[in-house]
Amino acid sequence: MRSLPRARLQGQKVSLPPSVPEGARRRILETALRLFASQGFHGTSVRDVAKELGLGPSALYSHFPSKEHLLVELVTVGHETHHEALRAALLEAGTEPAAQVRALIRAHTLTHATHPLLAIVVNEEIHALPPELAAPAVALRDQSSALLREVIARGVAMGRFSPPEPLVTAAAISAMGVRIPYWYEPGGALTPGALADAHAELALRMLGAS
Amino acid sequence: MRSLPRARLQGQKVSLPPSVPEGARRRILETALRLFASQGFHGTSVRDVAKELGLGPSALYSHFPSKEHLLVELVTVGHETHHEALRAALLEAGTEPAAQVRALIRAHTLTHATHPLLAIVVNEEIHALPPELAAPAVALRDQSSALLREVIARGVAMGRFSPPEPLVTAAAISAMGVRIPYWYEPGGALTPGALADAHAELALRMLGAS
DNA sequence: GTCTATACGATGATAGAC
DNA sequence: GTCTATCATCGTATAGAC
Repeated sequence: MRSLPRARLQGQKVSLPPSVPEGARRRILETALRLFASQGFHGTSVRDVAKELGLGPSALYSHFPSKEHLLVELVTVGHETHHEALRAALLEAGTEPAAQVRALIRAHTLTHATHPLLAIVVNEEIHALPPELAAPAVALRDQSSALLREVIARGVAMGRFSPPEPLVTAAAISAMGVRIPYWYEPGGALTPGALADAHAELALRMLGAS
Repeated sequence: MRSLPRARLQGQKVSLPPSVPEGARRRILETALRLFASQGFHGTSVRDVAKELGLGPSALYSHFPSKEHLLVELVTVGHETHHEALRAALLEAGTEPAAQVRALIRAHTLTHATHPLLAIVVNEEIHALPPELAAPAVALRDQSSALLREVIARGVAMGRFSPPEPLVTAAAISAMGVRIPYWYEPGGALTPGALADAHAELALRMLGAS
């Protein structure tokens, strides 16, 4: 008997970022993304992915050397997309700490609201990779969280923010976004933009900035 | 080759709540908890669990009917412990909304800081269960999150809270706690109690209560 | 309660034809 | 690029002895 887990996720439109070119590779990755998100990496077989595409299992090995490399590609793309969004947001944010936090949190939130399946796979299945394969993504993640910590530290130093425990607050602000894929329904009344605004407002309250 | 994932988790003291009686069952569950948390449910074999205990694979089937039932037990215990902590906290909190939020968030935070491995398994691996087996735990989870939503709604109705988007704020407050196992190091300078206080303070700021 | 032995299907991956 | 056929291995579970 097969479990029917995370059924809600099955219905979501699979949106791989546009940085992955159209073609067979992309179609395979989209299918793997959907299945990994709903069944987990270990819970998904190569046969599952192939069957979904109307192929035999061996056909996939013309495009990827192993099942693990499907996950590596997804985890890499996910982290790159996220990090790039954060950096682009900061570039347009000016020098005021509150504006920088608002820009970072809006980008963080929008990424998670726009690519919920990718966020889930990136966060929950990266541990299925051997450290060598996960390392580049982990490094990117560390850089991304450092961006927020630095903006907060600067705001504190400038007297603009007064969070209780800056590091705890940074982790808490980050957590709001990471959990989005588990409750947010993109089709409803709350648009991604409104969600992003709400999270930015919450972050500024947590920092004592408003 | 086997991956070495979530290595940090391997070192943590495995603390199953005291509600699980001492004995062979408990020792098996503790081992399963540690392995499920570090390798995932699908990534852990019955042979892995048995070997860790110095047993043959079949010995486990004297205690549990299947590998799935190990996870069911862990997920159930985890949700019960969490829900019981929240209810007990509310009972001592009086009638003031801010005090109720503080009590709920302190309990929520302490549970996640005290049982990080259990929190991870409960949150990440429950989807590996067929819906019938996961249903009781899901029902408990819904009740737990409803507690926070109701306290917030009452505080808003009484004019004590002014959150942007009450439901978004409730989800965001909950998220702070859920993410604790992924960054918090129990042995360090920040005690669980201090973390709980910080999170309670952050929650009240988000609600516009201070 | 735990062991050995074993059945059986599923799995990741490969070889070679088309 | 995809197919069929196939491999060795792994994972779950059972039977029956001690």
